[in-house]
Amino acid sequence: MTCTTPHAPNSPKRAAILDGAVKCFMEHGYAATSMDSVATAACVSKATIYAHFSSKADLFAAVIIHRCEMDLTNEAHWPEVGTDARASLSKVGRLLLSFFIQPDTLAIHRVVVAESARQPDLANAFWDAGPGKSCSKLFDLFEELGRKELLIIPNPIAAALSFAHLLKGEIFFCRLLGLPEGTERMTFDETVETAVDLIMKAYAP
Amino acid sequence: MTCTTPHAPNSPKRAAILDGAVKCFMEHGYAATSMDSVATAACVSKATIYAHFSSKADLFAAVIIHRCEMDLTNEAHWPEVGTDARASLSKVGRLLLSFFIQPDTLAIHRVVVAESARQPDLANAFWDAGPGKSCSKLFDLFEELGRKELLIIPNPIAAALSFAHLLKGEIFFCRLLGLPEGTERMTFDETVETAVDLIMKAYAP
DNA sequence: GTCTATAGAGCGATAGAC
DNA sequence: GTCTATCGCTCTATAGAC
Repeated sequence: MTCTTPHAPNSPKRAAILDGAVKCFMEHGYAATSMDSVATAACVSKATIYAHFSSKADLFAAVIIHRCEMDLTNEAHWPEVGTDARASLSKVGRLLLSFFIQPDTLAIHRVVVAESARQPDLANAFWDAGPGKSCSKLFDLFEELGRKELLIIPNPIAAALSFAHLLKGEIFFCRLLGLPEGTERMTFDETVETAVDLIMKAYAP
Repeated sequence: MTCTTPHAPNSPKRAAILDGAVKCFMEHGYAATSMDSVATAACVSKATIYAHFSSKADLFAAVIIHRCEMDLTNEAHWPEVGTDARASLSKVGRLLLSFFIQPDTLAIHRVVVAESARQPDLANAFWDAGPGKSCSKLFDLFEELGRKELLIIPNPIAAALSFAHLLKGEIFFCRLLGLPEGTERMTFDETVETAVDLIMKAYAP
């Protein structure tokens, strides 16, 4: 059992605490979130939180892992690889970029990056449960594209990472900083199209 | 004059405060940094800080802009564009990725991203003084490569952003999260080489 | 397990002497 | 301008009743 506390993981109070804590941490960050505000948001007393989680840092770690578990890889929206590489990449590209710029994804990214320097274990757990896992799915896709000879890919890992980082372009960073809409110089569609174009030019048979 | 306080911008105490605050904010983040710790780091009293900066948020904004001013675009290390597109891209790629993964760059990125949701003005100022300015330099480079017909670039902005985001790949994110060395699946050299290869394949005459 | 109440420490910001 | 001293508040975590 990998439960972080000796308590029932399906306890309704525990779930309420996690839900309340997610909102607080995402909105205000780790340090600026008080256990009182979590208690209020979860409609429980502060002492109840400490009955389920040994400290604020422990609660934070549980929240992050909890969020990762409802993540991209579990949504099973990954499209099938057909016979058209460009169409497959476009579909996956739109899916990935949509996910990247979701407000919740951005909020998680902000708090984890901010705290990773002070909580290295959390950063590792986040990597394993989040980006690391999503990357594996993308590796599989590129390997399949190579196996079906729809693309010629000497190094599927380099290709998959290139595609992912082309997608996670300027639009992601602008949203992450909360800049006014329109600051980015490439739209959603242009970003996906540019990424797909580059990959196709580099790896098309 | 755009000085944030009515005090002499070259005051030695003011400089000491900024230097001390940079270290504190970068190491501990915004919320976890106390004005007392800044005072200690700067070897001044807390009241002196408030004589130069009206609030903690004001000090933080001044620190971020101060850091951006000693940034990439002011170092004038940008290489000349010769007659070899691949060599130029490699040189610039190594320069950019080196800059991206500097500890100070990572630390600034962490704190600004973390606070941007709560201090939108700061995010805008950071964008203008930092990434926005660096991007312009990169646009110029790609336009020159196009003008010299070393590359065929229909859209220099898309090409420059693609190159930048290919470079700012997995290695940057792993360092940002403080993951153990070796977690990333592509080395520094492989990242630069992959980025240059993709751009060359897409835009070579 | 869950609550109310509170301990004990640290915070941002200021008053007043010099 | 710079200091020491302190105010008023909020914080994490716990004690003790039920």
